[in-house]
Amino acid sequence: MASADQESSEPAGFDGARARMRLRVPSVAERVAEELRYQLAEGFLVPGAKLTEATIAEDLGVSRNTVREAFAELAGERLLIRQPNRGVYVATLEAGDIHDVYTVRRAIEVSSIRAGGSPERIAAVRAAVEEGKRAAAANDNEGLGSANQHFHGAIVALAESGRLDTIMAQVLAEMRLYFHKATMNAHFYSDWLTENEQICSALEAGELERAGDLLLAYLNRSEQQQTAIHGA
Amino acid sequence: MASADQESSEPAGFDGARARMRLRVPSVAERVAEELRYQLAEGFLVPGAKLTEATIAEDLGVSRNTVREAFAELAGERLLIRQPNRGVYVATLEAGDIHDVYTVRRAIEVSSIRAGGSPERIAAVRAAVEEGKRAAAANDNEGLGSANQHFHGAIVALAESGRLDTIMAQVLAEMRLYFHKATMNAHFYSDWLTENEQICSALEAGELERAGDLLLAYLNRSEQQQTAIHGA
DNA sequence: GATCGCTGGATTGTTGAACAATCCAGCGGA
DNA sequence: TCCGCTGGATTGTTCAACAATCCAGCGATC
Repeated sequence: MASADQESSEPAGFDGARARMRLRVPSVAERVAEELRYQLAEGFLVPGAKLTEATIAEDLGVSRNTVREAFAELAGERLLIRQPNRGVYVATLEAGDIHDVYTVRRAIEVSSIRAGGSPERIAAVRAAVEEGKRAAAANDNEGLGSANQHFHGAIVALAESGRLDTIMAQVLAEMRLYFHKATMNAHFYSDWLTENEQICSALEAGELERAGDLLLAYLNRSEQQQTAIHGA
Repeated sequence: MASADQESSEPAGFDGARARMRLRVPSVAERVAEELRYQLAEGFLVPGAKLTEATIAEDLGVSRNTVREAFAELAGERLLIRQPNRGVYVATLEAGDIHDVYTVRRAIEVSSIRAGGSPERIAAVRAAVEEGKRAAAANDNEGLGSANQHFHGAIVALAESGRLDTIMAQVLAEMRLYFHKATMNAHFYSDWLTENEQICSALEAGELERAGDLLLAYLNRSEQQQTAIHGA
Protein backbone atom coordinates (compact mmCIF):
# COMPACT_ATOMS: atom_id res chain seq x y z
CA MET A 1 0.00 0.00 0.00
CA ALA A 2 2.45 2.58 1.16
CA SER A 3 4.95 1.05 -1.21
CA ALA A 4 2.85 0.21 -4.23
CA ASP A 5 1.89 3.73 -5.19
CA GLN A 6 5.25 5.36 -4.75
CA GLU A 7 5.71 5.84 -8.46
CA SER A 8 2.20 6.97 -9.23
CA SER A 9 3.24 10.60 -9.46
CA GLU A 10 4.92 9.89 -12.75
CA PRO A 11 2.82 11.21 -15.61
CA ALA A 12 1.80 7.94 -17.21
CA GLY A 13 4.11 7.05 -20.05
CA PHE A 14 6.20 10.18 -19.75
CA ASP A 15 9.66 8.70 -19.87
CA GLY A 16 8.66 5.10 -19.86
CA ALA A 17 12.10 3.69 -20.60
CA ARG A 18 13.63 5.13 -17.46
CA ALA A 19 11.08 3.51 -15.17
CA ARG A 20 12.37 1.90 -11.99
CA MET A 21 11.75 -1.76 -12.67
CA ARG A 22 13.33 -2.83 -9.47
CA LEU A 23 11.85 -6.26 -8.94
CA ARG A 24 10.85 -5.57 -5.37
CA VAL A 25 11.18 -8.53 -3.09
CA PRO A 26 9.51 -7.23 0.04
CA SER A 27 11.64 -7.58 3.12
CA VAL A 28 10.51 -9.73 6.00
CA ALA A 29 9.59 -6.70 8.07
CA GLU A 30 7.43 -5.42 5.24
CA ARG A 31 5.70 -8.74 4.92
CA VAL A 32 5.00 -8.76 8.64
CA ALA A 33 3.58 -5.26 8.36
CA GLU A 34 1.48 -6.38 5.42
CA GLU A 35 0.14 -9.34 7.35
CA LEU A 36 -0.77 -7.12 10.28
CA ARG A 37 -2.40 -4.59 7.97
CA TYR A 38 -4.46 -7.41 6.55
CA GLN A 39 -5.54 -8.62 9.96
CA LEU A 40 -6.41 -5.07 10.94
CA ALA A 41 -8.47 -4.43 7.83
CA GLU A 42 -10.21 -7.76 8.19
CA GLY A 43 -11.25 -6.95 11.73
CA PHE A 44 -9.30 -9.84 13.15
CA LEU A 45 -7.47 -7.40 15.35
CA VAL A 46 -9.96 -5.10 17.03
CA PRO A 47 -9.21 -1.54 18.15
CA GLY A 48 -7.65 -1.43 21.57
CA ALA A 49 -6.23 -4.93 21.38
CA LYS A 50 -2.72 -5.30 22.67
CA LEU A 51 0.01 -6.69 20.49
CA THR A 52 2.83 -8.37 22.34
CA GLU A 53 6.11 -8.44 20.50
CA ALA A 54 7.17 -11.88 21.60
CA THR A 55 3.82 -13.45 20.79
CA ILE A 56 3.61 -12.09 17.28
CA ALA A 57 7.25 -12.90 16.66
CA GLU A 58 6.58 -16.49 17.52
CA ASP A 59 3.29 -16.69 15.64
CA LEU A 60 4.83 -15.42 12.44
CA GLY A 61 8.10 -17.21 12.93
CA VAL A 62 10.28 -14.11 12.80
CA SER A 63 12.58 -12.34 15.16
CA ARG A 64 11.34 -9.91 17.76
CA ASN A 65 13.48 -7.20 16.20
CA THR A 66 11.74 -7.66 12.90
CA VAL A 67 8.33 -7.38 14.51
CA ARG A 68 9.54 -4.20 16.10
CA GLU A 69 10.38 -2.74 12.72
CA ALA A 70 6.93 -3.64 11.41
CA PHE A 71 5.37 -2.02 14.46
CA ALA A 72 7.27 1.18 13.79
CA GLU A 73 5.95 1.27 10.25
CA LEU A 74 2.34 0.74 11.27
CA ALA A 75 2.63 3.23 14.10
CA GLY A 76 3.76 5.77 11.51
CA GLU A 77 0.53 5.10 9.67
CA ARG A 78 -1.47 5.62 12.85
CA LEU A 79 -2.81 2.08 12.73
CA LEU A 80 -0.97 1.12 15.89
CA ILE A 81 -0.19 3.19 18.94
CA ARG A 82 3.01 2.81 20.88
CA GLN A 83 2.89 3.43 24.56
CA PRO A 84 6.49 3.55 25.73
CA ASN A 85 7.43 0.65 27.95
CA ARG A 86 3.83 -0.50 27.96
CA GLY A 87 3.30 -2.02 24.57
CA VAL A 88 1.64 -1.35 21.24
CA TYR A 89 -2.10 -1.34 20.82
CA VAL A 90 -4.43 -1.29 17.87
CA ALA A 91 -5.42 2.33 17.38
CA THR A 92 -8.85 3.47 18.54
CA LEU A 93 -10.57 6.48 17.09
CA GLU A 94 -12.01 8.76 19.74
CA ALA A 95 -14.92 11.07 19.10
CA GLY A 96 -12.65 13.93 18.06
CA ASP A 97 -10.75 11.73 15.68
CA ILE A 98 -13.80 11.20 13.50
CA HIS A 99 -14.00 14.91 12.83
CA ASP A 100 -10.27 14.97 12.36
CA VAL A 101 -10.31 12.25 9.74
CA TYR A 102 -13.14 13.84 7.83
CA THR A 103 -11.37 17.17 7.90
CA VAL A 104 -8.50 15.56 6.07
CA ARG A 105 -10.84 13.92 3.60
CA ARG A 106 -12.68 17.17 2.91
CA ALA A 107 -9.39 18.91 2.27
CA ILE A 108 -7.87 16.48 -0.17
CA GLU A 109 -10.93 15.00 -1.85
CA VAL A 110 -12.72 18.26 -2.55
CA SER A 111 -9.52 19.91 -3.63
CA SER A 112 -8.77 17.05 -6.00
CA ILE A 113 -12.15 16.95 -7.65
CA ARG A 114 -12.33 20.74 -8.02
CA ALA A 115 -9.11 20.67 -10.02
CA GLY A 116 -10.50 18.09 -12.42
CA GLY A 117 -8.24 15.52 -14.02
CA SER A 118 -7.21 13.74 -17.18
CA PRO A 119 -9.78 11.68 -19.11
CA GLU A 120 -8.09 8.47 -18.00
CA ARG A 121 -8.35 9.41 -14.34
CA ILE A 122 -11.97 10.40 -14.77
CA ALA A 123 -12.60 7.07 -16.44
CA ALA A 124 -11.18 5.40 -13.34
CA VAL A 125 -13.74 7.22 -11.22
CA ARG A 126 -16.47 6.01 -13.54
CA ALA A 127 -15.11 2.50 -13.28
CA ALA A 128 -15.40 2.62 -9.51
CA VAL A 129 -19.03 3.70 -9.81
CA GLU A 130 -19.80 0.79 -12.11
CA GLU A 131 -17.96 -1.54 -9.77
CA GLY A 132 -20.30 -0.41 -7.02
CA LYS A 133 -23.36 -1.03 -9.16
CA ARG A 134 -22.23 -4.53 -9.99
CA ALA A 135 -21.58 -5.28 -6.33
CA ALA A 136 -25.03 -3.96 -5.43
CA ALA A 137 -26.65 -6.11 -8.09
CA ALA A 138 -24.84 -9.14 -6.72
CA ASN A 139 -25.78 -8.25 -3.13
CA ASP A 140 -22.07 -8.27 -2.38
CA ASN A 141 -21.76 -6.17 0.75
CA GLU A 142 -18.05 -6.69 0.95
CA GLY A 143 -17.62 -5.57 -2.65
CA LEU A 144 -19.76 -2.51 -2.04
CA GLY A 145 -17.43 -1.34 0.67
CA SER A 146 -14.29 -1.63 -1.35
CA ALA A 147 -15.99 -0.13 -4.40
CA ASN A 148 -16.75 2.97 -2.37
CA GLN A 149 -13.15 3.18 -1.23
CA HIS A 150 -12.00 2.81 -4.81
CA PHE A 151 -14.33 5.62 -5.76
CA HIS A 152 -12.90 8.04 -3.26
CA GLY A 153 -9.39 6.87 -3.96
CA ALA A 154 -9.94 7.51 -7.66
CA ILE A 155 -11.12 11.03 -6.88
CA VAL A 156 -7.92 11.82 -5.04
CA ALA A 157 -5.97 10.20 -7.85
CA LEU A 158 -7.32 12.92 -10.14
CA ALA A 159 -4.72 15.24 -8.66
CA GLU A 160 -1.88 13.00 -9.83
CA SER A 161 -0.06 13.50 -6.58
CA GLY A 162 1.61 10.44 -5.12
CA ARG A 163 1.72 12.13 -1.73
CA LEU A 164 -2.00 12.77 -1.69
CA ASP A 165 -2.55 9.18 -2.75
CA THR A 166 -0.61 7.76 0.16
CA ILE A 167 -2.28 10.15 2.59
CA MET A 168 -5.66 9.06 1.33
CA ALA A 169 -4.67 5.42 1.52
CA GLN A 170 -3.69 5.86 5.15
CA VAL A 171 -6.88 7.66 6.05
CA LEU A 172 -8.94 4.97 4.39
CA ALA A 173 -6.99 2.32 6.27
CA GLU A 174 -7.74 4.12 9.50
CA MET A 175 -11.42 4.18 8.72
CA ARG A 176 -11.47 0.54 7.71
CA LEU A 177 -9.93 -0.23 11.04
CA TYR A 178 -12.59 1.46 13.05
CA PHE A 179 -15.73 1.38 10.93
CA HIS A 180 -15.41 -2.31 10.32
CA LYS A 181 -17.84 -4.20 8.20
CA ALA A 182 -20.24 -4.84 11.05
CA THR A 183 -21.10 -1.17 11.36
CA MET A 184 -21.55 -0.71 7.64
CA ASN A 185 -24.95 -2.06 6.94
CA ALA A 186 -26.69 -2.02 3.62
CA HIS A 187 -28.66 1.03 4.62
CA PHE A 188 -25.70 3.30 4.08
CA TYR A 189 -24.76 1.87 0.78
CA SER A 190 -28.05 2.50 -0.97
CA ASP A 191 -27.59 6.18 -0.19
CA TRP A 192 -24.25 6.89 -1.69
CA LEU A 193 -24.58 4.52 -4.59
CA THR A 194 -26.77 6.98 -6.46
CA GLU A 195 -24.80 9.86 -5.02
CA ASN A 196 -21.52 8.61 -6.40
CA GLU A 197 -23.24 8.37 -9.74
CA GLN A 198 -24.25 12.03 -9.58
CA ILE A 199 -20.81 13.17 -8.53
CA CYS A 200 -19.21 11.21 -11.30
CA SER A 201 -21.62 12.58 -13.88
CA ALA A 202 -20.93 16.13 -12.80
CA LEU A 203 -17.23 15.42 -13.04
CA GLU A 204 -17.54 13.98 -16.52
CA ALA A 205 -19.62 16.97 -17.60
CA GLY A 206 -16.90 19.31 -16.41
CA GLU A 207 -19.13 20.83 -13.74
CA LEU A 208 -16.33 20.77 -11.23
CA GLU A 209 -17.85 23.23 -8.78
CA ARG A 210 -21.02 21.22 -8.53
CA ALA A 211 -19.12 17.97 -8.23
CA GLY A 212 -17.12 19.47 -5.39
CA ASP A 213 -20.26 20.69 -3.63
CA LEU A 214 -21.91 17.30 -3.91
CA LEU A 215 -18.84 15.56 -2.60
CA LEU A 216 -18.54 18.01 0.27
CA ALA A 217 -22.17 17.51 1.19
CA TYR A 218 -21.67 13.77 1.17
CA LEU A 219 -18.63 13.97 3.41
CA ASN A 220 -20.42 16.21 5.88
CA ARG A 221 -23.38 13.89 6.08
CA SER A 222 -21.20 10.86 6.34
CA GLU A 223 -19.35 12.41 9.24
CA GLN A 224 -22.62 13.14 10.94
CA GLN A 225 -23.76 9.56 10.55
CA GLN A 226 -20.56 8.11 11.89
CA THR A 227 -20.56 10.51 14.80
CA ALA A 228 -24.12 9.54 15.60
CA ILE A 229 -23.28 5.87 15.68
CA HIS A 230 -20.05 6.00 17.60
CA GLY A 231 -19.26 8.09 20.64
CA ALA A 232 -20.84 11.53 20.68
CA MET B 1 7.77 17.54 15.47
CA ALA B 2 5.88 14.43 14.56
CA SER B 3 5.54 13.72 18.23
CA ALA B 4 4.99 17.15 19.74
CA ASP B 5 1.69 17.90 18.03
CA GLN B 6 0.02 14.59 18.63
CA GLU B 7 -2.39 16.03 21.14
CA SER B 8 -3.21 19.21 19.26
CA SER B 9 -6.55 17.85 18.09
CA GLU B 10 -7.91 18.25 21.60
CA PRO B 11 -10.16 21.28 21.80
CA ALA B 12 -8.08 23.52 24.01
CA GLY B 13 -9.11 23.15 27.62
CA PHE B 14 -11.96 20.79 26.90
CA ASP B 15 -11.36 18.15 29.53
CA GLY B 16 -8.16 19.50 30.90
CA ALA B 17 -7.93 17.17 33.86
CA ARG B 18 -7.84 14.08 31.71
CA ALA B 19 -4.88 15.29 29.69
CA ARG B 20 -2.11 12.80 29.00
CA MET B 21 0.69 14.19 31.10
CA ARG B 22 2.90 11.30 30.32
CA LEU B 23 6.33 12.75 31.00
CA ARG B 24 7.67 11.61 27.67
CA VAL B 25 11.27 10.53 27.87
CA PRO B 26 12.06 10.10 24.20
CA SER B 27 13.54 6.74 23.39
CA VAL B 28 17.02 6.45 21.99
CA ALA B 29 15.71 5.71 18.53
CA GLU B 30 13.60 8.85 18.64
CA ARG B 31 16.54 10.93 19.73
CA VAL B 32 18.58 9.53 16.86
CA ALA B 33 15.77 10.39 14.47
CA GLU B 34 15.58 13.87 15.97
CA GLU B 35 19.31 14.37 15.53
CA LEU B 36 19.12 13.28 11.92
CA ARG B 37 16.13 15.52 11.31
CA TYR B 38 18.15 18.38 12.70
CA GLN B 39 21.13 17.65 10.47
CA LEU B 40 18.81 17.37 7.51
CA ALA B 41 17.06 20.65 8.19
CA GLU B 42 20.37 22.36 8.81
CA GLY B 43 21.70 21.25 5.47
CA PHE B 44 24.47 19.27 7.02
CA LEU B 45 23.21 16.23 5.18
CA VAL B 46 22.62 17.10 1.56
CA PRO B 47 20.06 15.41 -0.69
CA GLY B 48 21.41 12.26 -2.25
CA ALA B 49 23.99 11.64 0.43
CA LYS B 50 24.34 8.08 1.59
CA LEU B 51 23.88 7.15 5.21
CA THR B 52 25.71 4.04 6.30
CA GLU B 53 24.21 2.28 9.26
CA ALA B 54 27.46 1.29 10.88
CA THR B 55 28.98 4.75 10.52
CA ILE B 56 26.07 6.57 12.08
CA ALA B 57 25.73 3.99 14.80
CA GLU B 58 29.33 4.58 15.76
CA ASP B 59 29.14 8.36 15.43
CA LEU B 60 26.14 8.59 17.73
CA GLY B 61 27.28 5.82 20.01
CA VAL B 62 24.21 3.66 19.59
CA SER B 63 23.49 0.24 18.23
CA ARG B 64 23.04 -0.45 14.57
CA ASN B 65 19.57 -1.77 15.27
CA THR B 66 18.56 1.50 16.86
CA VAL B 67 19.82 3.44 13.87
CA ARG B 68 17.73 1.15 11.75
CA GLU B 69 14.63 2.06 13.69
CA ALA B 70 15.34 5.75 13.26
CA PHE B 71 15.84 5.22 9.54
CA ALA B 72 12.45 3.55 9.30
CA GLU B 73 10.83 6.52 10.96
CA LEU B 74 12.48 9.08 8.70
CA ALA B 75 11.78 7.00 5.62
CA GLY B 76 8.13 7.08 6.61
CA GLU B 77 8.34 10.85 6.56
CA ARG B 78 9.90 10.76 3.10
CA LEU B 79 13.06 12.43 4.36
CA LEU B 80 15.14 9.35 3.68
CA ILE B 81 14.82 6.79 0.93
CA ARG B 82 15.54 3.15 1.47
CA GLN B 83 16.94 1.19 -1.41
CA PRO B 84 16.77 -2.47 -0.41
CA ASN B 85 20.16 -4.02 0.12
CA ARG B 86 21.79 -0.84 -1.14
CA GLY B 87 21.42 1.58 1.67
CA VAL B 88 19.47 4.65 2.73
CA TYR B 89 19.94 8.01 1.06
CA VAL B 90 18.81 11.51 1.82
CA ALA B 91 15.71 12.11 -0.27
CA THR B 92 16.00 14.20 -3.40
CA LEU B 93 13.05 16.03 -4.88
CA GLU B 94 12.74 15.52 -8.62
CA ALA B 95 11.00 17.98 -10.90
CA GLY B 96 7.67 16.22 -10.53
CA ASP B 97 7.95 16.20 -6.76
CA ILE B 98 7.82 19.97 -6.59
CA HIS B 99 4.41 19.96 -8.20
CA ASP B 100 3.43 17.10 -5.98
CA VAL B 101 4.36 18.89 -2.79
CA TYR B 102 2.57 22.05 -3.81
CA THR B 103 -0.50 20.04 -4.71
CA VAL B 104 -0.62 18.84 -1.13
CA ARG B 105 -0.10 22.33 0.19
CA ARG B 106 -2.84 23.76 -2.00
CA ALA B 107 -5.23 21.10 -0.80
CA ILE B 108 -4.71 21.46 2.92
CA GLU B 109 -3.78 25.14 3.25
CA VAL B 110 -6.55 26.53 1.09
CA SER B 111 -9.08 24.19 2.62
CA SER B 112 -8.04 25.21 6.10
CA ILE B 113 -8.19 28.93 5.53
CA ARG B 114 -11.51 28.72 3.69
CA ALA B 115 -13.08 27.10 6.74
CA GLY B 116 -11.89 29.90 8.99
CA GLY B 117 -10.96 29.24 12.60
CA SER B 118 -11.29 30.29 16.20
CA PRO B 119 -10.09 33.75 17.26
CA GLU B 120 -7.13 32.20 19.07
CA ARG B 121 -6.00 30.34 15.97
CA ILE B 122 -6.39 33.47 13.88
CA ALA B 123 -4.35 35.35 16.42
CA ALA B 124 -1.62 32.77 15.96
CA VAL B 125 -1.58 33.52 12.24
CA ARG B 126 -1.26 37.21 13.02
CA ALA B 127 1.56 36.45 15.42
CA ALA B 128 3.46 34.67 12.65
CA VAL B 129 3.06 37.72 10.42
CA GLU B 130 4.45 39.98 13.10
CA GLU B 131 7.27 37.54 13.71
CA GLY B 132 8.17 37.89 10.04
CA LYS B 133 8.14 41.67 10.25
CA ARG B 134 10.46 41.67 13.22
CA ALA B 135 12.85 39.31 11.47
CA ALA B 136 12.82 41.51 8.40
CA ALA B 137 13.56 44.59 10.46
CA ALA B 138 16.48 42.78 12.06
CA ASN B 139 17.76 41.52 8.70
CA ASP B 140 17.48 38.04 10.13
CA ASN B 141 17.27 35.83 7.08
CA GLU B 142 17.13 32.69 9.13
CA GLY B 143 14.28 34.07 11.19
CA LEU B 144 12.40 35.11 8.07
CA GLY B 145 12.40 31.56 6.82
CA SER B 146 11.01 30.04 9.97
CA ALA B 147 8.50 32.86 10.35
CA ASN B 148 7.09 31.97 6.96
CA GLN B 149 6.86 28.34 7.93
CA HIS B 150 5.10 29.31 11.15
CA PHE B 151 2.68 31.37 9.09
CA HIS B 152 1.68 28.50 6.87
CA GLY B 153 1.65 26.10 9.77
CA ALA B 154 -0.70 28.43 11.63
CA ILE B 155 -3.02 28.51 8.64
CA VAL B 156 -3.31 24.74 8.64
CA ALA B 157 -3.76 24.82 12.40
CA LEU B 158 -6.97 26.77 11.82
CA ALA B 159 -8.62 23.48 10.94
CA GLU B 160 -7.86 22.04 14.37
CA SER B 161 -6.91 18.74 12.85
CA GLY B 162 -3.92 16.99 14.33
CA ARG B 163 -3.60 14.87 11.21
CA LEU B 164 -3.45 17.88 8.93
CA ASP B 165 -0.89 19.42 11.26
CA THR B 166 1.46 16.46 11.03
CA ILE B 167 0.99 16.22 7.27
CA MET B 168 1.87 19.88 6.94
CA ALA B 169 4.85 19.46 9.25
CA GLN B 170 6.16 16.65 7.09
CA VAL B 171 5.69 18.60 3.88
CA LEU B 172 7.47 21.59 5.36
CA ALA B 173 10.30 19.34 6.49
CA GLU B 174 10.60 18.00 2.97
CA MET B 175 10.81 21.49 1.58
CA ARG B 176 13.38 22.58 4.14
CA LEU B 177 15.43 19.62 3.08
CA TYR B 178 15.55 20.56 -0.54
CA PHE B 179 15.10 24.30 -0.68
CA HIS B 180 17.85 24.87 1.81
CA LYS B 181 18.79 28.27 3.00
CA ALA B 182 21.17 28.91 0.15
CA THR B 183 18.40 28.95 -2.41
CA MET B 184 16.20 31.20 -0.35
CA ASN B 185 17.59 34.62 -0.94
CA ALA B 186 16.15 37.82 0.41
CA HIS B 187 14.49 38.51 -2.90
CA PHE B 188 11.77 36.01 -2.19
CA TYR B 189 11.10 37.18 1.29
CA SER B 190 10.26 40.76 0.41
CA ASP B 191 7.49 39.43 -1.81
CA TRP B 192 5.52 37.33 0.55
CA LEU B 193 6.05 39.47 3.60
CA THR B 194 3.44 41.94 2.40
CA GLU B 195 1.40 39.13 0.96
CA ASN B 196 1.14 37.29 4.24
CA GLU B 197 -0.06 40.53 5.73
CA GLN B 198 -2.86 40.77 3.18
CA ILE B 199 -3.89 37.16 3.64
CA CYS B 200 -3.97 37.57 7.38
CA SER B 201 -6.01 40.77 7.15
CA ALA B 202 -8.56 39.11 4.92
CA LEU B 203 -8.75 36.24 7.35
CA GLU B 204 -9.29 38.56 10.29
CA ALA B 205 -11.97 40.43 8.37
CA GLY B 206 -13.81 37.18 7.75
CA GLU B 207 -13.30 37.41 4.00
CA LEU B 208 -12.47 33.76 3.78
CA GLU B 209 -13.00 33.40 0.04
CA ARG B 210 -10.60 36.22 -0.70
CA ALA B 211 -8.07 34.92 1.79
CA GLY B 212 -8.22 31.54 0.10
CA ASP B 213 -7.79 33.05 -3.34
CA LEU B 214 -4.78 35.08 -2.23
CA LEU B 215 -3.21 32.06 -0.60
CA LEU B 216 -3.85 29.95 -3.68
CA ALA B 217 -2.29 32.56 -5.91
CA TYR B 218 0.75 32.70 -3.67
CA LEU B 219 1.19 28.95 -3.72
CA ASN B 220 0.89 28.82 -7.50
CA ARG B 221 3.46 31.53 -7.93
CA SER B 222 5.77 29.99 -5.38
CA GLU B 223 5.62 26.67 -7.21
CA GLN B 224 6.46 28.44 -10.44
CA GLN B 225 9.46 30.10 -8.88
CA GLN B 226 10.79 26.91 -7.37
CA THR B 227 10.28 25.04 -10.61
CA ALA B 228 12.13 27.76 -12.50
CA ILE B 229 15.11 27.53 -10.19
CA HIS B 230 15.40 23.79 -9.87
CA GLY B 231 15.09 21.25 -12.65
CA ALA B 232 12.47 22.06 -15.28
C1' DG C 1 38.53 -3.28 -27.47
C1' DA C 2 34.20 -4.68 -25.61
C1' DT C 3 31.53 -8.03 -23.25
C1' DC C 4 30.97 -11.68 -20.11
C1' DG C 5 31.58 -14.09 -15.86
C1' DC C 6 33.70 -14.54 -11.64
C1' DT C 7 35.35 -13.30 -7.20
C1' DG C 8 36.30 -10.75 -2.98
C1' DG C 9 34.98 -7.10 0.00
C1' DA C 10 31.59 -4.23 1.88
C1' DT C 11 26.89 -3.27 3.38
C1' DT C 12 22.46 -4.49 4.46
C1' DG C 13 18.85 -7.92 6.30
C1' DT C 14 17.72 -10.92 9.97
C1' DT C 15 18.29 -13.64 13.84
C1' DG C 16 19.01 -14.95 18.67
C1' DA C 17 20.36 -13.99 23.12
C1' DA C 18 21.30 -11.16 26.76
C1' DC C 19 20.62 -7.43 29.99
C1' DA C 20 18.68 -2.94 31.71
C1' DA C 21 14.57 -0.18 32.36
C1' DT C 22 10.02 0.14 33.18
C1' DC C 23 5.49 -1.04 34.37
C1' DC C 24 1.82 -3.63 36.69
C1' DA C 25 -0.63 -6.52 39.97
C1' DG C 26 -0.74 -8.32 44.20
C1' DC C 27 0.49 -8.51 48.89
C1' DG C 28 1.32 -7.00 53.44
C1' DG C 29 1.71 -3.32 56.90
C1' DA C 30 0.46 1.01 58.93
C1' DT D 1 -8.27 2.50 53.21
C1' DC D 2 -4.05 3.85 51.76
C1' DC D 3 0.82 3.32 51.23
C1' DG D 4 5.01 1.12 49.81
C1' DC D 5 7.32 -2.86 48.39
C1' DT D 6 8.38 -6.72 45.58
C1' DG D 7 8.28 -10.17 41.87
C1' DG D 8 7.11 -11.17 37.26
C1' DA D 9 6.32 -9.75 32.73
C1' DT D 10 7.16 -6.78 28.80
C1' DT D 11 9.58 -3.45 26.44
C1' DG D 12 14.05 -0.95 25.14
C1' DT D 13 18.66 -1.54 23.69
C1' DT D 14 22.84 -3.69 22.76
C1' DC D 15 25.83 -7.05 20.80
C1' DA D 16 27.52 -10.59 17.84
C1' DA D 17 26.91 -13.52 14.26
C1' DC D 18 25.49 -15.09 9.80
C1' DA D 19 22.94 -14.97 5.29
C1' DA D 20 21.78 -12.26 1.30
C1' DT D 21 22.82 -8.91 -1.74
C1' DC D 22 25.32 -5.60 -4.22
C1' DC D 23 29.40 -3.44 -6.32
C1' DA D 24 33.93 -2.79 -8.26
C1' DG D 25 37.63 -4.78 -10.25
C1' DC D 26 39.95 -8.21 -12.87
C1' DG D 27 40.81 -11.55 -16.29
C1' DA D 28 39.28 -14.48 -20.08
C1' DT D 29 37.18 -14.78 -24.30
C1' DC D 30 35.66 -13.51 -28.77
